[in-house]
Amino acid sequence: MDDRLPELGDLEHEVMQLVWAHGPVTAEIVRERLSRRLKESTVRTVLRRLEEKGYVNHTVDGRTYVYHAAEPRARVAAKAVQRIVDWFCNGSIEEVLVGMVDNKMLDQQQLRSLADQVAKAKKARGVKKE
Amino acid sequence: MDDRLPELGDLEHEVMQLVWAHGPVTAEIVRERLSRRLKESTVRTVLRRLEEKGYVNHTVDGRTYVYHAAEPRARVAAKAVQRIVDWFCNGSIEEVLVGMVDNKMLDQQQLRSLADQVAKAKKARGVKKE
DNA sequence: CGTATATGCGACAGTCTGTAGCGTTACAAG
DNA sequence: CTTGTAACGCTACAGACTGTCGCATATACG
Repeated sequence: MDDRLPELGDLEHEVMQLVWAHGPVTAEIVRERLSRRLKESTVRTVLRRLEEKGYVNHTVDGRTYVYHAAEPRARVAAKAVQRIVDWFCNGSIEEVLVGMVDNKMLDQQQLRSLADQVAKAKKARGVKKE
Repeated sequence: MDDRLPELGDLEHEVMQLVWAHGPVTAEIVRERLSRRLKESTVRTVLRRLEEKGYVNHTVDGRTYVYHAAEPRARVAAKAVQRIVDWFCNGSIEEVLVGMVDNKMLDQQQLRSLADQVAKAKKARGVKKE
């Protein structure tokens, strides 16, 4: 549940974006929608490696592999952030967020609205989660 | 002002932690405090590469190089986070933070206290910033 | 001027990523 | 049943990045 996903290269990342945005895909679909024009085998290799890394799963439809994102984008992003926080461990999440505000990537108004948003979402989904 | 710092390897990261925690250091100091026992040349190479990457600067004291962190840890961490957010761009910071809450890395109470903390810090420093 | 010390440079192996070619297998038509 | 074709995985290979050093160089000091 707390697996550290390996980092991704540019192409791998582009493929993941596709999977997340487009939903379940086949190697062909990915190939078509990709920015650069690559050979099928290239795309398959990337997909396979992505699966090894735990980013996607595949199911078989006839004799075609259909790849699904193993985890939603937001969660992966969150884990990546978590990882950064761990690396700079004595730098708690608070410290990092304060740094973001400092860097003007985020202002306190956003933070506040965020807190509300989260509280609302949690309530809406019911408290069964915890 | 918005330079994207390259990512770091394990050793490089350990060295940076030292620099941030210990303050200005010489290759010798780093070598002594490092977990693994390495040759001087190894440490120097790492330090040099760290400088090329923009993580540290050096000044000369006599014939000894003294390395200083080029940017505070919190800022670097914040940039790293920024980078993640960019990568998952349609995933705004909000989305990521919500993901963190979802993953129980952060709860809304923390968020709220954080917002206050930030507001306070800002006020304390004067409002000239904005 | 010779010795010790602090530096940088160049090198090499191991790993990760982008990119493919090729051999294999299974379904479908002849 | 045989064969063509589509979908797969495996293996490879070059280019970057990283961990680790050995070695040539420069410079203060006695």
